[in-house]
Amino acid sequence: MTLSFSSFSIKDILTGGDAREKPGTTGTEELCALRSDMCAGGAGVADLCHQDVEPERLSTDVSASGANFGYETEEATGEETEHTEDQHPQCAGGDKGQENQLDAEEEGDLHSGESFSCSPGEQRCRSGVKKRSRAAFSHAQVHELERRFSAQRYLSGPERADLAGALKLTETQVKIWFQNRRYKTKRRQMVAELAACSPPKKVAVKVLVRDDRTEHQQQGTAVRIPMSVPLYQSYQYHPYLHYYYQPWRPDCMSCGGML
DNA sequence: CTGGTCAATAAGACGC
DNA sequence: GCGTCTTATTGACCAG
Repeated sequence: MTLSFSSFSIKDILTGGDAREKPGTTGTEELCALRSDMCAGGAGVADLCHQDVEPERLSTDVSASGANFGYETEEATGEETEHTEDQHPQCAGGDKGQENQLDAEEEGDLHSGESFSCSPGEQRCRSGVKKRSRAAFSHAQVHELERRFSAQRYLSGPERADLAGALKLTETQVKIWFQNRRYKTKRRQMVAELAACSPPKKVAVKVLVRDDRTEHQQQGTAVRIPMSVPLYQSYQYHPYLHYYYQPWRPDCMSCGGML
């Protein structure tokens, strides 16, 4: 909303002022090296998309069928497709619906325009209120998005289109992902800076003494409370992200590995 | 006007 | 069940 923030502004990036956070490309290069290790020899994006499939979060996976992206592609916020409400795939109802759809697709019964039978709690899409469905990107997709984000936080239109095509996502999904990622990074950085800037709390402690020292002297003593509580726990849903760290913020490694 | 951003929030998914 | 993270939506604002 406001343009008061500094470290993430486009100006900073274009002018290289973001070097504080992104010292060169070492981080990215390390990420690439790691990725190469992870992906068995520098697999490209397309290759990435065909591996590292997480079975339990299959909704957006670039799965072996290779054609099961209709849901994600069509689901995006209507920018690329214009669904009538009857056609809206979100009527399928969340991940369960996605699974059902995947099953249906495997059976060659893809919803070709016919309306879905929404569950009672998910019929709102018919009444004009779109039912949100939350896609879960695959590891490979998030991996590549993170890698790209580590290299550049803003994508141009063609870059976004390329990345979206490579990851079999919609441009809207890529755009939103980057948007959320920037916001998340900013929030975390603000919290981290807040914690870092605040000096260790001094708490005056009254000590009961029996000797003849005055209480006034004892009040002068202070106990330093260490900031031992991590700001963020490590990524529990995407443990592979531990391989990442933000190249522009290496000092945040101590804040949970991903700030 | 269109399309982008940030900021806030809702909602799904998961770990404890 | 709660907390956290992730994805999507919404609204305000800005630039071309």
